[in-house]
Amino acid sequence: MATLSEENYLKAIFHLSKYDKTAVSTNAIAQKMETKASSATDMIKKLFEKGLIDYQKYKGVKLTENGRLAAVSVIRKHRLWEVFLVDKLRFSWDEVHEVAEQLEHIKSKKLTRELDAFLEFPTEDPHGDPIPDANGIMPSSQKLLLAKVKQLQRCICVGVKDSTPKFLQYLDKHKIALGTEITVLFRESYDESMAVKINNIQRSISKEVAHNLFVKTS
Amino acid sequence: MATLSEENYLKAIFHLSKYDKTAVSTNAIAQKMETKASSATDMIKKLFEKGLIDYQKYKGVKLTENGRLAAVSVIRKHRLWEVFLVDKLRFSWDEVHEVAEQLEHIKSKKLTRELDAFLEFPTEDPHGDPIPDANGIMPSSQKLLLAKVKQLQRCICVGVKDSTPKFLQYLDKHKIALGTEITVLFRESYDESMAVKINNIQRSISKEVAHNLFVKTS
DNA sequence: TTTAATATTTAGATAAGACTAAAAATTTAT
DNA sequence: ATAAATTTTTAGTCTTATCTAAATATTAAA
Repeated sequence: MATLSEENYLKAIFHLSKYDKTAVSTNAIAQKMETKASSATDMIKKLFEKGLIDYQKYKGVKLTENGRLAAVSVIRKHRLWEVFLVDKLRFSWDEVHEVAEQLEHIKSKKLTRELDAFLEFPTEDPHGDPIPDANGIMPSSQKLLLAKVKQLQRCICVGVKDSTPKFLQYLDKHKIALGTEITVLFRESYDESMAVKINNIQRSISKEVAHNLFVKTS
Repeated sequence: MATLSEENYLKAIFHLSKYDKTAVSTNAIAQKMETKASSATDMIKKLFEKGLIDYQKYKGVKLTENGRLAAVSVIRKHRLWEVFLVDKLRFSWDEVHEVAEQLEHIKSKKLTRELDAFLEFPTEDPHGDPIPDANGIMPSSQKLLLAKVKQLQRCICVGVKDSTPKFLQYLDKHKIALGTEITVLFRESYDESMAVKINNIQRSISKEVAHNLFVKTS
Protein backbone atom coordinates (compact mmCIF):
# COMPACT_ATOMS: atom_id res chain seq x y z
CA MET A 1 0.00 0.00 0.00
CA ALA A 2 1.41 3.37 -1.00
CA THR A 3 1.74 6.24 1.46
CA LEU A 4 0.11 9.60 0.83
CA SER A 5 3.38 11.08 -0.37
CA GLU A 6 4.10 8.12 -2.64
CA GLU A 7 0.66 8.46 -4.19
CA ASN A 8 1.29 12.12 -4.92
CA TYR A 9 4.60 11.36 -6.60
CA LEU A 10 3.00 8.62 -8.71
CA LYS A 11 0.28 11.03 -9.78
CA ALA A 12 2.89 13.66 -10.69
CA ILE A 13 4.85 11.14 -12.76
CA PHE A 14 1.68 10.00 -14.48
CA HIS A 15 0.67 13.53 -15.44
CA LEU A 16 4.20 14.35 -16.65
CA SER A 17 4.27 11.34 -18.96
CA LYS A 18 0.63 11.53 -20.02
CA TYR A 19 1.21 12.94 -23.51
CA ASP A 20 4.75 11.92 -24.48
CA LYS A 21 5.42 8.50 -23.02
CA THR A 22 9.15 9.12 -22.53
CA ALA A 23 11.04 8.97 -19.23
CA VAL A 24 10.41 11.73 -16.72
CA SER A 25 13.36 13.65 -15.27
CA THR A 26 14.07 14.10 -11.58
CA ASN A 27 13.90 17.87 -11.96
CA ALA A 28 10.52 17.75 -13.67
CA ILE A 29 9.17 15.66 -10.79
CA ALA A 30 10.70 17.95 -8.19
CA GLN A 31 9.19 20.97 -9.92
CA LYS A 32 5.73 19.42 -10.14
CA MET A 33 5.89 18.36 -6.48
CA GLU A 34 7.21 21.79 -5.46
CA THR A 35 10.12 20.18 -3.71
CA LYS A 36 13.88 19.85 -4.19
CA ALA A 37 15.55 17.48 -6.65
CA SER A 38 17.26 15.66 -3.80
CA SER A 39 13.89 14.90 -2.22
CA ALA A 40 12.63 13.63 -5.55
CA THR A 41 15.67 11.36 -5.85
CA ASP A 42 14.94 9.90 -2.41
CA MET A 43 11.34 9.16 -3.32
CA ILE A 44 12.33 7.78 -6.73
CA LYS A 45 14.51 5.22 -4.98
CA LYS A 46 11.63 4.27 -2.73
CA LEU A 47 9.16 3.87 -5.58
CA PHE A 48 11.75 1.83 -7.48
CA GLU A 49 12.24 -0.49 -4.49
CA LYS A 50 8.49 -1.03 -4.44
CA GLY A 51 8.38 -1.88 -8.12
CA LEU A 52 6.21 1.09 -9.01
CA ILE A 53 8.65 2.74 -11.42
CA ASP A 54 11.49 1.74 -13.75
CA TYR A 55 14.60 3.69 -12.91
CA GLN A 56 18.24 3.94 -13.81
CA LYS A 57 20.44 6.58 -12.25
CA TYR A 58 20.53 9.78 -14.29
CA LYS A 59 18.15 8.27 -16.88
CA GLY A 60 14.77 9.40 -15.51
CA VAL A 61 11.80 7.25 -14.53
CA LYS A 62 8.81 5.52 -16.10
CA LEU A 63 5.81 4.05 -14.32
CA THR A 64 5.57 0.26 -14.26
CA GLU A 65 2.16 -1.29 -14.85
CA ASN A 66 1.65 -1.46 -11.08
CA GLY A 67 2.73 2.15 -10.73
CA ARG A 68 0.37 3.23 -13.47
CA LEU A 69 -2.52 1.38 -11.83
CA ALA A 70 -1.77 3.00 -8.48
CA ALA A 71 -1.61 6.47 -10.07
CA VAL A 72 -4.77 5.98 -12.08
CA SER A 73 -6.62 4.72 -9.00
CA VAL A 74 -5.83 7.98 -7.22
CA ILE A 75 -6.84 10.02 -10.27
CA ARG A 76 -10.09 8.06 -10.48
CA LYS A 77 -10.92 8.93 -6.89
CA HIS A 78 -9.90 12.55 -7.35
CA ARG A 79 -12.23 13.00 -10.31
CA LEU A 80 -15.15 11.12 -8.78
CA TRP A 81 -14.94 13.34 -5.71
CA GLU A 82 -14.86 16.42 -7.93
CA VAL A 83 -18.09 15.28 -9.57
CA PHE A 84 -19.59 14.72 -6.14
CA LEU A 85 -18.61 18.19 -4.94
CA VAL A 86 -20.05 19.94 -7.99
CA ASP A 87 -23.13 17.80 -8.60
CA LYS A 88 -24.20 17.20 -5.00
CA LEU A 89 -22.56 19.82 -2.78
CA ARG A 90 -22.88 23.07 -4.71
CA PHE A 91 -19.14 23.58 -5.26
CA SER A 92 -18.10 25.42 -8.41
CA TRP A 93 -15.51 23.92 -10.76
CA ASP A 94 -12.78 26.25 -9.52
CA GLU A 95 -13.27 25.22 -5.87
CA VAL A 96 -13.02 21.45 -6.09
CA HIS A 97 -9.37 20.76 -6.69
CA GLU A 98 -7.99 21.47 -3.22
CA VAL A 99 -10.57 19.35 -1.45
CA ALA A 100 -10.30 16.53 -3.98
CA GLU A 101 -6.55 16.50 -3.35
CA GLN A 102 -7.37 15.36 0.17
CA LEU A 103 -10.28 13.06 -0.61
CA GLU A 104 -8.35 11.17 -3.31
CA HIS A 105 -6.23 9.47 -0.63
CA ILE A 106 -9.09 7.86 1.29
CA LYS A 107 -8.58 4.12 1.19
CA SER A 108 -11.75 2.08 0.76
CA LYS A 109 -12.62 0.02 -2.29
CA LYS A 110 -16.25 0.00 -1.28
CA LEU A 111 -16.35 3.78 -0.87
CA THR A 112 -15.03 4.35 -4.39
CA ARG A 113 -17.36 1.75 -5.88
CA GLU A 114 -20.44 3.10 -4.12
CA LEU A 115 -19.57 6.73 -4.80
CA ASP A 116 -19.26 5.87 -8.48
CA ALA A 117 -22.69 4.22 -8.43
CA PHE A 118 -24.23 7.08 -6.44
CA LEU A 119 -22.99 9.53 -9.08
CA GLU A 120 -24.40 7.22 -11.79
CA PHE A 121 -21.04 6.24 -13.24
CA PRO A 122 -19.81 9.57 -14.59
CA THR A 123 -17.18 9.42 -17.36
CA GLU A 124 -15.86 12.96 -16.97
CA ASP A 125 -15.05 15.31 -14.11
CA PRO A 126 -16.29 18.92 -13.96
CA HIS A 127 -13.32 20.08 -16.07
CA GLY A 128 -14.02 17.58 -18.83
CA ASP A 129 -11.21 15.23 -17.81
CA PRO A 130 -11.95 11.52 -18.28
CA ILE A 131 -12.59 9.35 -15.21
CA PRO A 132 -10.70 6.03 -15.38
CA ASP A 133 -12.85 2.97 -14.70
CA ALA A 134 -12.30 0.54 -11.82
CA ASN A 135 -9.81 -1.42 -13.97
CA GLY A 136 -7.70 1.66 -14.65
CA ILE A 137 -8.89 2.20 -18.20
CA MET A 138 -9.22 5.84 -19.27
CA PRO A 139 -12.10 6.60 -21.60
CA SER A 140 -10.44 8.23 -24.61
CA SER A 141 -11.88 11.27 -26.26
CA GLN A 142 -10.89 13.05 -29.45
CA LYS A 143 -10.72 16.51 -28.00
CA LEU A 144 -8.26 19.08 -29.35
CA LEU A 145 -7.05 22.51 -28.30
CA LEU A 146 -9.12 25.44 -29.51
CA ALA A 147 -5.86 26.83 -30.90
CA LYS A 148 -5.79 23.98 -33.45
CA VAL A 149 -9.27 24.55 -34.83
CA LYS A 150 -9.44 25.64 -38.49
CA GLN A 151 -11.00 28.90 -39.61
CA LEU A 152 -14.79 28.96 -39.91
CA GLN A 153 -15.14 25.68 -38.03
CA ARG A 154 -17.72 25.21 -35.32
CA CYS A 155 -16.74 23.38 -32.15
CA ILE A 156 -17.95 22.68 -28.64
CA CYS A 157 -16.00 23.31 -25.47
CA VAL A 158 -15.39 19.94 -23.75
CA GLY A 159 -12.57 20.52 -21.31
CA VAL A 160 -9.70 22.60 -19.98
CA LYS A 161 -5.98 21.93 -20.04
CA ASP A 162 -5.26 24.47 -17.31
CA SER A 163 -7.66 23.85 -14.45
CA THR A 164 -6.37 26.45 -12.01
CA PRO A 165 -9.04 28.59 -10.33
CA LYS A 166 -7.72 31.65 -12.18
CA PHE A 167 -8.41 30.23 -15.61
CA LEU A 168 -11.72 28.66 -14.60
CA GLN A 169 -12.90 31.96 -13.15
CA TYR A 170 -11.86 33.70 -16.37
CA LEU A 171 -14.07 31.28 -18.31
CA ASP A 172 -16.98 31.78 -15.91
CA LYS A 173 -16.66 35.53 -16.25
CA HIS A 174 -16.79 35.28 -20.02
CA LYS A 175 -19.65 32.80 -20.01
CA ILE A 176 -17.63 29.95 -21.45
CA ALA A 177 -18.59 26.58 -19.95
CA LEU A 178 -18.40 22.93 -21.00
CA GLY A 179 -20.93 22.58 -23.82
CA THR A 180 -20.55 26.16 -25.04
CA GLU A 181 -20.46 26.41 -28.83
CA ILE A 182 -17.56 28.34 -30.37
CA THR A 183 -17.15 29.26 -34.03
CA VAL A 184 -13.67 30.24 -35.11
CA LEU A 185 -13.83 33.27 -37.42
CA PHE A 186 -10.19 34.07 -38.11
CA ARG A 187 -6.75 34.10 -36.60
CA GLU A 188 -4.64 37.15 -35.90
CA SER A 189 -1.11 36.17 -36.92
CA TYR A 190 0.47 39.04 -35.01
CA ASP A 191 -0.40 37.81 -31.50
CA GLU A 192 -1.90 34.40 -32.33
CA SER A 193 -5.23 35.51 -30.93
CA MET A 194 -8.46 34.26 -32.48
CA ALA A 195 -11.67 36.00 -33.40
CA VAL A 196 -14.54 33.72 -32.42
CA LYS A 197 -18.29 33.80 -32.14
CA ILE A 198 -19.74 32.68 -28.78
CA ASN A 199 -23.49 32.90 -28.15
CA ASN A 200 -23.76 34.87 -31.38
CA ILE A 201 -21.40 37.55 -30.07
CA GLN A 202 -18.01 38.11 -31.64
CA ARG A 203 -15.08 38.08 -29.23
CA SER A 204 -11.32 37.85 -29.30
CA ILE A 205 -9.61 34.91 -27.60
CA SER A 206 -5.96 35.25 -26.65
CA LYS A 207 -3.27 32.72 -27.52
CA GLU A 208 -3.07 31.78 -23.83
CA VAL A 209 -6.75 30.94 -23.59
CA ALA A 210 -6.87 29.16 -26.95
CA HIS A 211 -4.06 26.87 -25.81
CA ASN A 212 -5.84 25.88 -22.61
CA LEU A 213 -9.33 25.13 -23.86
CA PHE A 214 -10.22 21.70 -25.24
CA VAL A 215 -12.97 21.47 -27.86
CA LYS A 216 -14.56 18.84 -30.04
CA THR A 217 -15.40 19.43 -33.67
CA SER A 218 -18.47 17.68 -34.99
CA MET B 1 -4.12 23.85 12.50
CA ALA B 2 -3.83 20.44 14.15
CA THR B 3 -2.10 17.52 12.45
CA LEU B 4 -3.87 14.22 11.83
CA SER B 5 -2.20 12.66 14.85
CA GLU B 6 -3.02 15.62 17.07
CA GLU B 7 -6.66 15.43 16.01
CA ASN B 8 -6.79 11.76 16.93
CA TYR B 9 -5.34 12.45 20.37
CA LEU B 10 -7.81 15.28 20.98
CA LYS B 11 -10.66 12.99 20.01
CA ALA B 12 -9.36 10.29 22.36
CA ILE B 13 -9.12 12.76 25.24
CA PHE B 14 -12.60 14.06 24.51
CA HIS B 15 -14.12 10.58 24.56
CA LEU B 16 -12.26 9.67 27.76
CA SER B 17 -13.60 12.71 29.59
CA LYS B 18 -17.06 12.66 28.02
CA TYR B 19 -18.92 11.31 31.03
CA ASP B 20 -16.80 12.21 34.06
CA LYS B 21 -15.23 15.59 33.43
CA THR B 22 -12.09 14.80 35.48
CA ALA B 23 -8.53 14.85 34.18
CA VAL B 24 -7.48 12.04 31.85
CA SER B 25 -4.36 10.00 32.63
CA THR B 26 -1.45 9.46 30.28
CA ASN B 27 -1.98 5.72 30.42
CA ALA B 28 -5.65 6.01 29.53
CA ILE B 29 -4.75 8.08 26.48
CA ALA B 30 -2.01 5.67 25.46
CA GLN B 31 -4.39 2.75 25.79
CA LYS B 32 -7.11 4.43 23.74
CA MET B 33 -4.58 5.39 21.06
CA GLU B 34 -3.05 1.91 21.10
CA THR B 35 0.38 3.35 21.68
CA LYS B 36 2.94 3.57 24.46
CA ALA B 37 2.72 5.94 27.44
CA SER B 38 5.94 7.62 26.37
CA SER B 39 4.44 8.47 23.00
CA ALA B 40 1.38 9.85 24.74
CA THR B 41 3.59 12.04 26.94
CA ASP B 42 5.32 13.43 23.86
CA MET B 43 2.00 14.32 22.26
CA ILE B 44 0.62 15.74 25.50
CA LYS B 45 3.52 18.18 25.59
CA LYS B 46 2.80 19.20 22.03
CA LEU B 47 -0.90 19.74 22.62
CA PHE B 48 -0.07 21.71 25.74
CA GLU B 49 2.33 23.96 23.78
CA LYS B 50 -0.48 24.63 21.33
CA GLY B 51 -2.90 25.56 24.10
CA LEU B 52 -5.26 22.69 23.34
CA ILE B 53 -5.01 21.01 26.75
CA ASP B 54 -4.33 21.94 30.34
CA TYR B 55 -1.50 19.86 31.70
CA GLN B 56 0.69 19.50 34.74
CA LYS B 57 3.27 16.76 34.95
CA TYR B 58 1.89 13.62 36.57
CA LYS B 59 -1.53 15.24 36.98
CA GLY B 60 -3.26 14.23 33.76
CA VAL B 61 -4.82 16.43 31.11
CA LYS B 62 -8.03 18.30 30.39
CA LEU B 63 -9.12 19.86 27.11
CA THR B 64 -9.12 23.65 26.95
CA GLU B 65 -12.02 25.33 25.18
CA ASN B 66 -9.97 25.44 21.98
CA GLY B 67 -9.07 21.79 22.40
CA ARG B 68 -12.67 20.84 22.95
CA LEU B 69 -13.75 22.76 19.85
CA ALA B 70 -11.08 21.05 17.77
CA ALA B 71 -12.11 17.61 19.06
CA VAL B 72 -15.80 18.25 18.53
CA SER B 73 -15.16 19.52 15.00
CA VAL B 74 -13.52 16.20 14.13
CA ILE B 75 -16.34 14.27 15.77
CA ARG B 76 -18.88 16.33 13.85
CA LYS B 77 -17.22 15.44 10.57
CA HIS B 78 -16.90 11.79 11.54
CA ARG B 79 -20.60 11.48 12.29
CA LEU B 80 -21.75 13.45 9.24
CA TRP B 81 -19.68 11.16 7.00
CA GLU B 82 -21.19 8.13 8.72
CA VAL B 83 -24.65 9.41 7.88
CA PHE B 84 -23.54 9.98 4.29
CA LEU B 85 -22.15 6.47 3.98
CA VAL B 86 -25.29 4.80 5.33
CA ASP B 87 -27.94 7.07 3.83
CA LYS B 88 -26.40 7.65 0.42
CA LEU B 89 -23.81 4.94 -0.26
CA ARG B 90 -25.42 1.73 0.96
CA PHE B 91 -22.97 1.11 3.80
CA SER B 92 -24.31 -0.73 6.83
CA TRP B 93 -23.81 0.68 10.32
CA ASP B 94 -21.02 -1.76 11.13
CA GLU B 95 -18.98 -0.76 8.05
CA VAL B 96 -18.79 3.00 8.43
CA HIS B 97 -16.36 3.55 11.28
CA GLU B 98 -13.10 2.74 9.51
CA VAL B 99 -13.83 4.94 6.50
CA ALA B 100 -15.17 7.79 8.65
CA GLU B 101 -11.90 7.66 10.62
CA GLN B 102 -10.19 8.77 7.42
CA LEU B 103 -12.84 11.20 6.16
CA GLU B 104 -13.04 13.06 9.48
CA HIS B 105 -9.62 14.62 8.84
CA ILE B 106 -10.49 16.31 5.55
CA LYS B 107 -10.01 20.04 6.01
CA SER B 108 -12.63 22.22 4.31
CA LYS B 109 -15.18 24.33 6.10
CA LYS B 110 -17.30 24.48 2.97
CA LEU B 111 -17.25 20.71 2.54
CA THR B 112 -18.55 20.15 6.06
CA ARG B 113 -21.19 22.84 5.72
CA GLU B 114 -22.44 21.59 2.37
CA LEU B 115 -22.35 17.95 3.41
CA ASP B 116 -24.47 18.84 6.42
CA ALA B 117 -26.98 20.62 4.16
CA PHE B 118 -26.96 17.78 1.62
CA LEU B 119 -27.83 15.33 4.40
CA GLU B 120 -30.56 17.71 5.58
CA PHE B 121 -28.92 18.62 8.88
CA PRO B 122 -29.01 15.26 10.67
CA THR B 123 -28.82 15.34 14.47
CA GLU B 124 -27.67 11.75 14.98
CA ASP B 125 -25.28 9.35 13.30
CA PRO B 126 -26.27 5.77 12.34
CA HIS B 127 -25.44 4.53 15.85
CA GLY B 128 -27.66 7.12 17.52
CA ASP B 129 -24.77 9.34 18.60
CA PRO B 130 -25.49 13.09 18.53
CA ILE B 131 -23.89 15.22 15.82
CA PRO B 132 -22.46 18.47 17.20
CA ASP B 133 -23.51 21.60 15.32
CA ALA B 134 -21.14 23.97 13.53
CA ASN B 135 -20.57 25.85 16.80
CA GLY B 136 -19.52 22.71 18.63
CA ILE B 137 -22.75 22.27 20.56
CA MET B 138 -23.86 18.66 21.12
CA PRO B 139 -27.58 18.06 21.03
CA SER B 140 -28.32 16.43 24.36
CA SER B 141 -30.62 13.47 24.65
CA GLN B 142 -32.02 11.72 27.69
CA LYS B 143 -31.06 8.22 26.65
CA LEU B 144 -30.20 5.58 29.22
CA LEU B 145 -28.74 2.09 29.18
CA LEU B 146 -31.24 -0.71 28.71
CA ALA B 147 -29.72 -2.23 31.86
CA LYS B 148 -31.21 0.66 33.88
CA VAL B 149 -34.78 0.27 32.66
CA LYS B 150 -37.35 -0.74 35.32
CA GLN B 151 -39.39 -3.88 35.14
CA LEU B 152 -42.47 -3.80 32.86
CA GLN B 153 -41.35 -0.56 31.27
CA ARG B 154 -41.55 -0.03 27.54
CA CYS B 155 -38.63 1.72 25.76
CA ILE B 156 -37.24 2.39 22.33
CA CYS B 157 -33.72 1.61 21.19
CA VAL B 158 -32.01 4.92 20.33
CA GLY B 159 -28.28 4.20 20.32
CA VAL B 160 -25.33 1.96 21.12
CA LYS B 161 -22.52 2.47 23.58
CA ASP B 162 -20.32 -0.14 21.93
CA SER B 163 -20.25 0.52 18.22
CA THR B 164 -17.80 -2.18 17.19
CA PRO B 165 -18.82 -4.24 14.14
CA LYS B 166 -19.15 -7.31 16.36
CA PHE B 167 -21.85 -5.81 18.53
CA LEU B 168 -23.63 -4.11 15.64
CA GLN B 169 -23.73 -7.37 13.73
CA TYR B 170 -25.11 -9.11 16.81
CA LEU B 171 -27.93 -6.57 16.89
CA ASP B 172 -28.61 -6.98 13.16
CA LYS B 173 -28.75 -10.74 13.58
CA HIS B 174 -31.29 -10.42 16.37
CA LYS B 175 -33.34 -7.81 14.53
CA ILE B 176 -32.62 -5.03 16.98
CA ALA B 177 -32.25 -1.66 15.28
CA LEU B 178 -32.62 2.00 16.24
CA GLY B 179 -36.35 2.50 16.75
CA THR B 180 -37.02 -1.04 17.86
CA GLU B 181 -39.43 -1.24 20.79
CA ILE B 182 -38.33 -3.24 23.81
CA THR B 183 -40.44 -4.11 26.86
CA VAL B 184 -38.54 -5.21 29.94
CA LEU B 185 -40.31 -8.17 31.57
CA PHE B 186 -38.03 -9.13 34.44
CA ARG B 187 -34.42 -9.28 35.51
CA GLU B 188 -32.50 -12.46 36.31
CA SER B 189 -30.45 -11.61 39.39
CA TYR B 190 -28.15 -14.61 38.94
CA ASP B 191 -26.45 -13.39 35.71
CA GLU B 192 -28.01 -9.91 35.43
CA SER B 193 -29.65 -10.92 32.17
CA MET B 194 -33.05 -9.49 31.28
CA ALA B 195 -36.17 -11.08 29.87
CA VAL B 196 -37.61 -8.70 27.29
CA LYS B 197 -40.27 -8.63 24.63
CA ILE B 198 -39.14 -7.52 21.16
CA ASN B 199 -41.57 -7.60 18.23
CA ASN B 200 -43.97 -9.49 20.48
CA ILE B 201 -41.46 -12.28 21.01
CA GLN B 202 -39.92 -12.96 24.39
CA ARG B 203 -36.13 -13.11 24.45
CA SER B 204 -33.32 -13.02 26.96
CA ILE B 205 -30.79 -10.18 26.80
CA SER B 206 -27.40 -10.71 28.45
CA LYS B 207 -25.83 -8.27 30.88
CA GLU B 208 -23.23 -7.40 28.23
CA VAL B 209 -25.83 -6.45 25.68
CA ALA B 210 -28.02 -4.57 28.16
CA HIS B 211 -25.05 -2.43 29.16
CA ASN B 212 -24.27 -1.42 25.59
CA LEU B 213 -27.70 -0.51 24.29
CA PHE B 214 -29.13 2.97 24.81
CA VAL B 215 -32.91 3.38 25.00
CA LYS B 216 -35.40 6.10 25.66
CA THR B 217 -38.46 5.63 27.84
CA SER B 218 -41.56 7.52 26.86
C1' DT C 1 36.95 17.62 -27.54
C1' DT C 2 37.74 19.95 -23.75
C1' DT C 3 35.36 23.29 -20.89
C1' DA C 4 31.29 25.23 -18.96
C1' DA C 5 26.69 24.76 -17.52
C1' DT C 6 23.14 21.95 -15.90
C1' DA C 7 21.10 17.91 -13.85
C1' DT C 8 21.34 14.32 -10.60
C1' DT C 9 22.85 11.97 -6.73
C1' DT C 10 25.03 11.48 -2.17
C1' DA C 11 25.97 12.80 2.56
C1' DG C 12 24.51 14.60 6.53
C1' DA C 13 20.85 17.28 9.20
C1' DT C 14 16.06 18.23 10.80
C1' DA C 15 11.14 17.55 12.45
C1' DA C 16 7.15 14.58 13.54
C1' DG C 17 5.70 10.70 15.67
C1' DA C 18 6.64 6.45 17.22
C1' DC C 19 9.58 3.08 20.11
C1' DT C 20 12.63 0.91 24.28
C1' DA C 21 14.85 1.25 28.47
C1' DA C 22 15.76 3.63 32.47
C1' DA C 23 14.82 7.25 35.87
C1' DA C 24 11.66 9.77 38.70
C1' DA C 25 7.21 10.65 40.82
C1' DT C 26 3.01 9.02 42.66
C1' DT C 27 0.00 5.71 44.63
C1' DT C 28 -0.93 1.55 47.20
C1' DA C 29 -0.01 -1.72 50.59
C1' DT C 30 2.08 -3.41 54.56
C1' DA D 1 5.61 5.76 57.45
C1' DT D 2 8.21 3.19 54.73
C1' DA D 3 8.51 -0.27 50.99
C1' DA D 4 6.57 -2.04 46.85
C1' DA D 5 4.03 -1.45 42.83
C1' DT D 6 2.45 1.42 39.38
C1' DT D 7 2.40 5.46 36.55
C1' DT D 8 4.66 8.98 34.21
C1' DT D 9 8.46 11.17 32.30
C1' DT D 10 13.07 11.43 30.23
C1' DA D 11 16.78 10.08 27.23
C1' DG D 12 18.11 8.20 23.26
C1' DT D 13 16.90 5.61 18.78
C1' DC D 14 14.20 4.76 14.43
C1' DT D 15 11.51 5.85 10.14
C1' DT D 16 9.51 8.96 6.76
C1' DA D 17 9.89 12.84 4.18
C1' DT D 18 11.99 16.78 3.82
C1' DC D 19 16.17 20.10 3.42
C1' DT D 20 21.21 22.13 2.29
C1' DA D 21 25.62 21.59 0.59
C1' DA D 22 28.84 19.07 -1.81
C1' DA D 23 30.11 15.63 -5.19
C1' DT D 24 29.43 13.39 -9.52
C1' DA D 25 27.41 12.63 -14.07
C1' DT D 26 25.48 14.34 -18.23
C1' DT D 27 24.65 17.70 -21.77
C1' DA D 28 25.72 21.89 -24.27
C1' DA D 29 28.95 25.22 -25.92
C1' DA D 30 33.14 26.96 -27.57
